[in-house]
Amino acid sequence: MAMIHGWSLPRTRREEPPLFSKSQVISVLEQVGILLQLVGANPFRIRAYENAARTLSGHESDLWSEIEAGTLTDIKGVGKGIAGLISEALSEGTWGDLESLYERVPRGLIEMLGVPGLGPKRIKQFYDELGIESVAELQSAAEEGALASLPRMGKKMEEKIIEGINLLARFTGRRRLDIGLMYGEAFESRVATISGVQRAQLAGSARRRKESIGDLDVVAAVNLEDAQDVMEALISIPGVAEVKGAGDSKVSLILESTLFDHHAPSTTLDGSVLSALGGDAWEELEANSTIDAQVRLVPPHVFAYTMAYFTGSKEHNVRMRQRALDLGLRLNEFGLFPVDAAGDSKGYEAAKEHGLPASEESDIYTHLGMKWVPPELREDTGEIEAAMSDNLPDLIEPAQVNGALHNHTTASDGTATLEEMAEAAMNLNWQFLGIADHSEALNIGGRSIGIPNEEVAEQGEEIRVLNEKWVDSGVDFRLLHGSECDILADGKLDYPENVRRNLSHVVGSVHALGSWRNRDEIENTEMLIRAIEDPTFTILGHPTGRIIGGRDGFPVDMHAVLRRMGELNQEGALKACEINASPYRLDLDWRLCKYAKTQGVPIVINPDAHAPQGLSDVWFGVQIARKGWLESNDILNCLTGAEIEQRMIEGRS
DNA sequence: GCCGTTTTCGGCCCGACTGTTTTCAGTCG
Repeated sequence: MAMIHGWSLPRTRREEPPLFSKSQVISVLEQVGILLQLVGANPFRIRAYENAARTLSGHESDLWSEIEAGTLTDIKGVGKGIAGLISEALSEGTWGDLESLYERVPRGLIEMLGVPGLGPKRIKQFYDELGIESVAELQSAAEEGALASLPRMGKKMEEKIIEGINLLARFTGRRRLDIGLMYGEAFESRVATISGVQRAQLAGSARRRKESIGDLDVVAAVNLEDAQDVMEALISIPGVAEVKGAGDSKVSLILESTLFDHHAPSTTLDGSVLSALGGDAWEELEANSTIDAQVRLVPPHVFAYTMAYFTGSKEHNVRMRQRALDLGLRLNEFGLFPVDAAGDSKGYEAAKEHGLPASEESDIYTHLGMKWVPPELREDTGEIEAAMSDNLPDLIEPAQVNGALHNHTTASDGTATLEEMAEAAMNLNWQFLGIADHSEALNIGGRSIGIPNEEVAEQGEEIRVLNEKWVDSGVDFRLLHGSECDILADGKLDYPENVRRNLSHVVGSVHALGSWRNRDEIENTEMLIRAIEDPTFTILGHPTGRIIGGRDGFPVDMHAVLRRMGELNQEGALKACEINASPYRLDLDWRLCKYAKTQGVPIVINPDAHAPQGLSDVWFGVQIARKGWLESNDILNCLTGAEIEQRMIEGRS
């Protein structure tokens, strides 16, 4: 999903077509989907815009060449209407009659969508009947009791809305993957130990390893006669701050950090991440953080079906049900059964009478003529087709990692020495560790934290001495002397060329985001490609500079960047792209990994560690690589120490 | 708005929960 920027139609900054970038088009389509909900449009029309936006964001080819070739409507989900709109926008700079749609919807209505329990229908109702245009107006109307008299409204709904507004103020959006998993795994094990629970497992976007988690889903296998007791035990788990709702089979909770016996150790962060998050406030925010969780109680024999249902993304599940229908079967969270046999019975009843057995998820996929799909892939980005034709990738495992190439020491803004970082890497059974301290140009908070030109060689000498020592004592480990070189605004790399030439590898990263974020996507793309074309450049570090839950990255056509890297690799260079494994970044985005692979761009999973314990962040990078369909031979970390040294030398010659 | 060897109309995934109702609409995932 592309980030949504301002709530207005973009204006072009260009003279010549294409007047808009693909991400601008996607952002408009997403916004139109939401605006249409608020004006009460046909739900299928709404979905058409959502689908088109989603398809395009996973679609690599260039929109303008598709328009010129007249092949836009070949893209599934893009028909005459949306193709015409895109074509008009890119060539004329106008957006058809969308201007009037944008004018019809006050911006406050969009904000109101964030209130839990409040959807487009009621927001429209409040706006039409009472003229409510903002969350603030909604709050006072609810407190005055003005909402209760409307059709299908009452005292309870009013209270729920007031509560929802308070909730909105308390939580802003989603949690990072690391926080979500910390909560999720702690909660899962608490649920699993409740007497009467036979099996409990985390599902949802946490199991799919999305970069951020909205809420947690846990499925618990419980016999009917134990359900009542289990439900009571559930809501009295320490760490449950609030019970939002409870039925026979489902309970919605809010968890708080008292769930943990002890807090997870905090790692030392890159200063640029801290400044992006706005100083110290984030620490307090996280200490007081909460997360929503749902638990579903199901009979043990349908557990696999419920796990599959609550793990798949919405889009994956739609495709799974369609696949079932193609075979004359109906799929729901309780089972898989023939459409005919079910007749009018629904839900659990139908599955109970006629359901096909499945003790594990793989049985379900087998019934549908498919291979079992790893949870990370269940996003409808080709896994359905791959599972039907036995073409699923053999995904990378954390244990296959032998090292990483982008890490810091006390020479720049790290907290540990070369020896301490090396020792931590050896404790992980790694064979190599790349050091890439910041270059001279990097300023954070007005002071330079990088290594000055004239001191780079000193670090190289220290590394040479250490490597010699390991060779002499027969230890299969080496440090690689690289640098995290700033990519300057004009696309040049920091440091004189002779300094860069003496390094094993150059991780080129953009840090001074100001000029990049205020610049056109096309210009940014040109500048980034200029940097990559430098013969000393090896690895693109945190490609877009995004901070999850902090800020968007700068606008850039990553498909074009990866394409260019692939071309250079064809010519014998080594241009690799980083997955920055810090849970704050996870950048390259998983949605682009498969494309990098098809273009022949190797991936490096880099912890960007600023302290020894930071190295273990590689695990998160592996999760993202898996989500991006990558196998061990797509990833430089899986080379041996000797092999990585060799690859670095070959790539520079 | 998109889609289609049962094509140019009539479909478009499915169920739980809640609060409002006495059969259902809205929201959520």
